[in-house]
Amino acid sequence: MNKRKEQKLQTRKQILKTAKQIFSESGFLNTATSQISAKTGIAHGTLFLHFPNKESLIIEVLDIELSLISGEIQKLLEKSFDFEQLLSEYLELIIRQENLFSVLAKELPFYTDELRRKILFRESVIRSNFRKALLNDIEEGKVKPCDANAVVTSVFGTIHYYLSLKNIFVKEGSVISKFKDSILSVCQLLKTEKEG
Amino acid sequence: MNKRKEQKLQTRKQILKTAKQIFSESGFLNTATSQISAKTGIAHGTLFLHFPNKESLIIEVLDIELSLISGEIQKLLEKSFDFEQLLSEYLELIIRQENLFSVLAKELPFYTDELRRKILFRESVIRSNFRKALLNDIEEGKVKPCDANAVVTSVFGTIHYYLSLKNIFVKEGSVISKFKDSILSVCQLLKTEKEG
DNA sequence: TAACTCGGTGACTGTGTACTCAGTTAAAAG
DNA sequence: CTTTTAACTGAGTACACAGTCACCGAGTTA
Repeated sequence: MNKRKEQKLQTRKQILKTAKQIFSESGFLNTATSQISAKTGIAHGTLFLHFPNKESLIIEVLDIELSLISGEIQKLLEKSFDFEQLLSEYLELIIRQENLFSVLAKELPFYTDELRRKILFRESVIRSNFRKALLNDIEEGKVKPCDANAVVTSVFGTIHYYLSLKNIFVKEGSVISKFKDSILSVCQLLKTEKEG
Repeated sequence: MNKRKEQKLQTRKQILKTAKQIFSESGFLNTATSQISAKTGIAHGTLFLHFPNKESLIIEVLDIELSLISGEIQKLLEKSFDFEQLLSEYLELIIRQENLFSVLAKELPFYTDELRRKILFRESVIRSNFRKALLNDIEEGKVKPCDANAVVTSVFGTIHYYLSLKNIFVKEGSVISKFKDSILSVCQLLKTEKEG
């Protein structure tokens, strides 16, 4: 590869790196393209040589991040945890990228259809795996018969709620850490009463 | 009252009425003040004779609506329902004003501190009543011992989730209607097993 | 070395929107 | 009837921001 192409690729990578960083802090919607170019150390116009518009930049950043996250979740699923364990691990995973998850939870209703579809598609895959784990637990008698869909939606809804109002629940640090036990306590309600 | 004051009051009422209507449809953040003045049939500048800025208009509209809603909820609470009945009635109440509730759920993370505080204060009053109802049910043995706070937050989180993503879950009509049974199904998990 | 290519530049344009202010008009006061 | 007052008007201002384009200069090619 010649010097020019090398340089262009570097610039592109730098933009994506800075963008991810600023987006995680301030959200996609409240970040001006000029902030990204300034922090990257390039001219405003340069940004539009690499990405035709702001949305395509957002989409690329998200595609990269969502792929990484999906990969991690895939690993979790291969371990065939039960519902409670799976949930616990999932929460740990969110904690590691909580700022980004928080931004997504907040801003999701305001994204374009394309962006929303990408995010919700990934989420739906995860959900269906939680549903399977729960149904499996029911079959094994670990968990009382219940409306698995309702339970999963309730859990995801609660997580979404904490994330979207993160800075109300917690001044700094992780909301999910703080309320992890509370979220997991739902699992107690699900369990069949073997003893006591 | 003289003609002038009468007229001014009328204009003010008209603005508030139109504003509430547009806000419920399009949200507070995505409504331009010029839309409100146009639909009210007044000049753009007139709006700022009645309200010093956009936010104070939003606050006034919200104060009025939240008071009405609080009143309705107060009536519910006087009937001393159990948790499940209370939740069921509460959901019916949301359904009646679902567009406004949906807007609030979506936009809450983006409001100024003052606005958020007003909304969350009202919500916290409602929450504490749900908590009391649940604790009462536990005392009466209707419901298994559980973390009442966690359960209430989970329920409110789930409702918030459905509302904030309303137009994804449902093209038109009410999300809460559609998922009412699902939301209420959590109550089944809570119940003590008396028979079968 | 000369001609050409292309990544990068940053002032500029267009648009949306909150808020202003000099002027108008009709009601109220004298 | 004249003067004063105040609700109302709407063109105008200020600002933020996405996206453009004529130009620059270093790298590549002939």
